[in-house]
Amino acid sequence: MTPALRIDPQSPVPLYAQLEQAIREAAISGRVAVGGQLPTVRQLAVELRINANTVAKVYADLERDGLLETRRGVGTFLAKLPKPASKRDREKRLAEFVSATLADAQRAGITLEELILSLQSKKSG
Amino acid sequence: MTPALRIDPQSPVPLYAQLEQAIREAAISGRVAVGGQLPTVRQLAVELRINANTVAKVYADLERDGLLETRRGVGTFLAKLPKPASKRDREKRLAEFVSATLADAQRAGITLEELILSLQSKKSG
DNA sequence: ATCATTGTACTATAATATTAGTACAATAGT
DNA sequence: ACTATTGTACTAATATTATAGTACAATGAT
Repeated sequence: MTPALRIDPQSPVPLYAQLEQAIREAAISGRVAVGGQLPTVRQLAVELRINANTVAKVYADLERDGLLETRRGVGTFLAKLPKPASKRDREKRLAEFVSATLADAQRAGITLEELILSLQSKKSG
Repeated sequence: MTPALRIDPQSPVPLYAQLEQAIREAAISGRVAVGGQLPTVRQLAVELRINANTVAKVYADLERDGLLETRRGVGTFLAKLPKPASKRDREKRLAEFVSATLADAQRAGITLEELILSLQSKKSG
């Protein structure tokens, strides 16, 4: 049932950057199949409550990148799988994720200890 | 040697947001001790090759947040980390936080294993 | 041929982010 | 008192991001 692409209007990260990342992740995770259709520009704009121009620009960027293929009057489709992230990229992404998580935790007043314990409990049971 | 705060001018993430996160991260990791001094506004601006206004605004934001304390003519220092709330609130917040983190991790293609290991490495070193 | 749907292109406007530059206020050291 | 250093407060200008609205071009179906 392919959960919708999601962006956070509160984030300082520009909407176009969030959407671009979300689409890449959807492609990687297989939530959108190769050859599969993405929401139309207007559909997605309504759904995400952002401007159609913003969606269109993201689609254009990703097509320039080769990830998407657009057929006028028809729609936008996933052209290929993004090249699997290299080990280095994965590590970088993990590091960034952990950094962000730690910052968030600090803001929420959650200690590293607590966080680790809670995550470990998710692992076992 | 306290590695410098780092930001990426190429990233779509606004500089102020990157810097804010970098400082939070430095505080959490202990690279800046509680009570320790941060670089001066002008120093950091030169070092990161960004405008002093941008640094000043970040410092001001973080002071409003209670993370930093500024003494005019002296410098900016890491204040005490905010005090935790009640146990019940903490537990609820932790549960919500973990839930959100797991969702984010999955979206980013990060496994629970990886996340736990990485967090544990932050604890020791 | 007509029509609805799709991506695309364009103008205009506003909000946000960033920079440059100047000046002022508080503090510490001399 | 003087001076250097610090954070702070402005103005002004530019770039980036996002919106609203309109129009056009290509496609597929009727």
